Amino acid sequence: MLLFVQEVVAIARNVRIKAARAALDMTQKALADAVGVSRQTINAIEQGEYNPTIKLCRAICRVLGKSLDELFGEEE
Amino acid sequence: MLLFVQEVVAIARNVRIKAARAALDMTQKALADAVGVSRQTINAIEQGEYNPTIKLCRAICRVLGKSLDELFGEEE
DNA sequence: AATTAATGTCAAGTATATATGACAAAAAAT
DNA sequence: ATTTTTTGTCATATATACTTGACATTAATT
Repeated sequence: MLLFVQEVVAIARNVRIKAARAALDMTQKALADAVGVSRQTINAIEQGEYNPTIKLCRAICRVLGKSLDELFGEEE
Repeated sequence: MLLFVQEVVAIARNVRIKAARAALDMTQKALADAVGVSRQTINAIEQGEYNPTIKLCRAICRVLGKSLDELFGEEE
């Protein structure tokens, strides 16, 4: 019997961004505008659907006042 | 008179990766293999020619034993 | 000095991050 | 209870991260 192990594509949902956003009372749209991407992009990142660019990560950190390690570091 | 301000595309050359690599006596090829990308990709990142994915940044950090902030945080 | 290894760079292709528009569901405000 | 705002999600399109192969140049080895 052959088994195929499918690569798990799911990236962890990033609840840290959501929390940091909430702390500043910012909507996804507001964050999106502040960093210059579409709302869907922010949503997808929070849903863990993709794998943003370091440049975008930096912009998000700048706006949310957090470090890369805080928002995007490996989950323990 | 009309002036056009061209977007500056240059990303800072990342000498921090080069240094961390040197500290472990790793070649670009060795790092590339360890993180599963091509040698040209590592070279391009060090030359500041693009804008890697957070996933790749994390992999590089893991291999080089550095944090995201140390290798990819905003320059001062 | 000659050979080998490591790096920088180019061109052409593929995979995927991000954009835009649209709509439904959930949450918040009235 | 209704309306409005926010969020989740889909489909199609575009920009760009990353690949592969190739070659020249620089740095190490012998």
